Formats: sequence, structure tokens, C-alpha cells
Amino acid sequence: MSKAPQTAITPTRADDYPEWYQQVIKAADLSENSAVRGCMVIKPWGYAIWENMQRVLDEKFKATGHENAYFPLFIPLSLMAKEAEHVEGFAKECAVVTHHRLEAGPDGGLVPAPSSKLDEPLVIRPTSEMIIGTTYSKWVQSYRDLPILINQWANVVRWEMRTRMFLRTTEFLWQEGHTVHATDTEAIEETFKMLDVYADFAENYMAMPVIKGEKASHERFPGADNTYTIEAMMQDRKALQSGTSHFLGQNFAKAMEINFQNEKGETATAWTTSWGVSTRLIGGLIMTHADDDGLVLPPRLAPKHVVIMPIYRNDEEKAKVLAYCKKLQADIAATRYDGEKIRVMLDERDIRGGEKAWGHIKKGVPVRVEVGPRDMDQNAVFVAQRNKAHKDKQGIPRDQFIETLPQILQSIQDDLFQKALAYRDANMRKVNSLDELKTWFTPKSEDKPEIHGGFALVHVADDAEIGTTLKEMKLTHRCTPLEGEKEAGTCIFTGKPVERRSIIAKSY
RNA sequence: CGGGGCGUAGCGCAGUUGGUAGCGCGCGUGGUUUGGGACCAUGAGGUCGCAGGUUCGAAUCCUGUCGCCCCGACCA
Repeated sequence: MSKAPQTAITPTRADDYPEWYQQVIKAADLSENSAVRGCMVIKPWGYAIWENMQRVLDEKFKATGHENAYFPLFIPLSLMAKEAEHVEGFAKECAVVTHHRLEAGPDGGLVPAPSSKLDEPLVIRPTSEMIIGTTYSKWVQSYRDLPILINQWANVVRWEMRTRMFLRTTEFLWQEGHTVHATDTEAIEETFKMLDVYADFAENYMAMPVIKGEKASHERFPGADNTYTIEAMMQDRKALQSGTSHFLGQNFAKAMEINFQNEKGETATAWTTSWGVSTRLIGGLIMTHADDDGLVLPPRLAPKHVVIMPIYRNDEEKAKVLAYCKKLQADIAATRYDGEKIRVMLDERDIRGGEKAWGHIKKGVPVRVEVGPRDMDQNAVFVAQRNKAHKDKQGIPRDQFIETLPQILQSIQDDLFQKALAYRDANMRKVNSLDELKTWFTPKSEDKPEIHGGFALVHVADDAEIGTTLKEMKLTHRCTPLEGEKEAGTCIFTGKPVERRSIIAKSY
């Protein structure tokens, strides 16, 4: 008999954080590497989380006046080249289609047929500003055609050197909103509105605290006038850029000729925005809440809120317990949480109880319910919560359990947010000198660096050279927070006066 | 692209003076068990990444090739 490990996940976060992350994904059956380099297969449990994210976000987009549409996967090369900074930013990571037919090669196998070479190569979209902007230029004639408020759910490809499951994959799923406005004021308002939608989603659904901020000029989206971000702290205290909203000014409108006649009959150039979040959010979800026993899911996004695990010894008991569980399942499913039916599964698999329970712990199911003959006799259920220790279980009268389940789920949702918030705030502090910054971001043990650092609130000028210096220190300027205390000071690198502190951190 | 490492059963691995392939987990079957990761028994499963070469004989030696992983440069 092999002794069960102390934790369900090996190694622990403290032992080897990156490896822990991989193991959590594996243990929770979220995704796996595919036959294609850098591309992952998102498995049902992982995809169900994405579907929940999509559903909630989509409702929010609709509620703020947006509609969905779909644009092509391919972008003609010449079109890609139209906005100088944009090309510069993405040229290094584009997959390009050059042929449209295969034929037998000289050494067997298949090769692209030379005769099928495309006159103009097609770039697989790394983002869709160009193809969408070009389309919009045809749609916009008059100020009466504005605003255009469209979102698309899509896949994009960015040929990154190094990939990490969910955090950075060659192909990833996302949504990208692209809007056109008659005035800069309106476009800027849209940019902030969607940043707020993202922050609301991150905090109230993912239970992941975020800081809204503006990116330094050297961290901006290529071609944007301003980039705004929500930054979250992971459990290794690194920052994860979790969503971005860009005010594109007139850069893309000029390049794509998105022009219109205004009320006075004059020709005017439009103002555009774009904003997106991706499957990276799942990585953020994992690294915000998961523990050394595996995934921990906030109820509002969990594919299943509750799992019922029947316990029995023989066929006679099995029949009784299963019948009882099915009724319990139906009654739970008829109860509502967060405006929806509670998602409950009955795990009837014929495997050992321990294995079954640990499986659900590793998958992060918020509430586990055991029902055996003893409980049935008392018309009670045995309840465990994923946000508590795995042995911390309570017998509760059945009807009381069902009645309080919505509150239990909400308490888990709140608890996860509060824990994450406390962790972030405990690891965020003002840093007033370069030395202090260096010290904080230098691990005490060099061979096996411990989790260290955090979010440093620093006075720092918006300067590309500082960006380079930071990079050498393996740090980045995450953002300048939009909210909170406005405390003027002098840049710790240049001594220049700056209006408020920015966040400097290691990042994903 | 630079530096390291690895391709042997579904997964993780062992396998040196070259002799025809093994272990753990998982999986199937039978049984004993069962309120938090069981145990016994018994099975199934591999052209040892690919292609050449040396040899009576290659997972093992040589040459080439493909792929993957880790560390850097790039980034939602």
C-alpha cells in the first residue's frame, strides 16, 4: 500500500512554483500539450471554465451595447503592413500562409505545391485591428453610422518563442472588441468602460483582485495612443496582465481610412478602440486560487458547483443510496445561485471513495457532498468545501443544506476573493529607492530562489530607457494605477518629478 | 537562433565490456475489501523516434536526420 502524499500536488508551490502550476493543470484535467508545438488541447473541464467566462463576459458586452460578429482568420500581407508601429510590434511573431495545395514530395511525404504559391501571402491574425478596420472603413460613411460597437470571439496565433499552458500558447482563444467613434471623448470613455467591465469580471466572478492602470509608453499595444490594463498578483507574487483596453486614437483610422462626414458635412477621421481578454484568464484563475491540493474554483465560474458522492457497501445499499442521491441532485438543481440553477453532478463511478473525493478536490469543485446509509437514516448529508481543509467536513440536515447552499457558495466566492486580496496587499508596498527595489527583488537563496518580491509602488518616469534598465533587473513597469492615492515624488532612476507611483514587478 | 538535456508499453522510467526487453503506475478479469488516495491473484500491451552503417548478432557502437523539454532573447 503506497502511502498517500501529504499534498495532492507534487511539488508544492513553495518547492517549485512553475512545476506546481503544470501539475495542477494535469491533476485537474484542464488541458494538455498537443502534437503541435506550443499549442494545447483544452480538455472538457478547462473548456467548461472558458465557456462560463465567455457567457458572463458576453452578457456584459451586450449589456454595454455591443454586438458580436466574425471576421476572417487571414490577413493579406499588404494590409498588415499599413500601420507602421503595429507591424513593428507583431512582425516577429506571425504565422504566414504561402501555399494552398500539397503534393507528393521527392522523398515521400507531402510538400507545398510550388504551383500553388499564393501571389500574396496571408498572415494568420495575431490580432484583428487591420482586417476589422479595413472592413469598418466601408461601413462608415456618416456620423449617423457611428458608433460601431462590435466584439468577436476568436482564435489568434502569435508565434512566441516560449509557451506556457494557458499563459502563453501559440494559438489562443480570446475576445476582441473593436469600436469606432466620432469623437476622442467618446472613444476614451469606451476604453475605460470596457476596462471597468474587465475589472468587474476579474474581481466579482474570478474572485481575482486587480489593479486598473495605464501602461507606460514602452509597454503599450503597438499602434495605440494609450493602453490600460488590469494587473493581478499571482501566488508567486508575479504580475499577470489579465486584460487590456486600448485607446487607438486615430492611428488605425488613418491607416485604414475610416472617415465620415460629420453634422457640418465636413470629412472627419474616426477614433477607435480595441480591448481583449483571453484564455490566459484561466492561468490567472489557477495561480490566484489553486493550492497544494490542486485547483480551487470560484463558484461563479465553476463548471460544477456541487458533486454528490454516494457511499455504499453492497447492491442493496447502492440502490437505496443512489435513489436518495438522485432526488437530492434534482432538488439541488432546482435551487438557484447567482441567478442560475445550481450545477450539480452525481458521481456514480464505481471507484473507491478516496480516489473519487481527491479527484474532485484536484478539480476544484467548490462543494463536495457524501451520502451514505448513515446519513440517509438521519436525512442528512456530509459536506466539505474546497476552500477549507479536506478533513473539515460537517453533517448537515439535508433540507437545511439545500436551503443554505446558495449562501455557502457565495461565502466561498467571497472567501476566495478576500484571501487573494489579503495576499496581494500583504505583498505590495512602497519602495523609495533603487537599492530598496533591488533588495526586494533579490532572492535570499540564490540556488533555489524562494518566492519573493511583489508589487513595488515606485515613483518612476515614463521613459523607454528605464524600461530597458528594468528588463535587465528582470522587472517590468506594470502600470500606473488609475485609482487610489495620488502621491507626487521623484523618479528613482532619473530624479524627474512624477505625479504618482507606478507598479513595478516581475511578470508573466 | 545560442547553451544544456531527452526520445524504450497509455504515463513515468531502468536497461555498457553488443547476445534478441524489464520495473512502477495505469488498464482488463476474478476475489477480499470499502465513511478520504486498498490488497491478493491473473492477464493484455513494445518493429526500443526515424534512416543508413559496423557486426554472426544492435535499445546498446558509428553517421545522419526528425521531434520534444529546460535555460536565455520575444510576449495577451
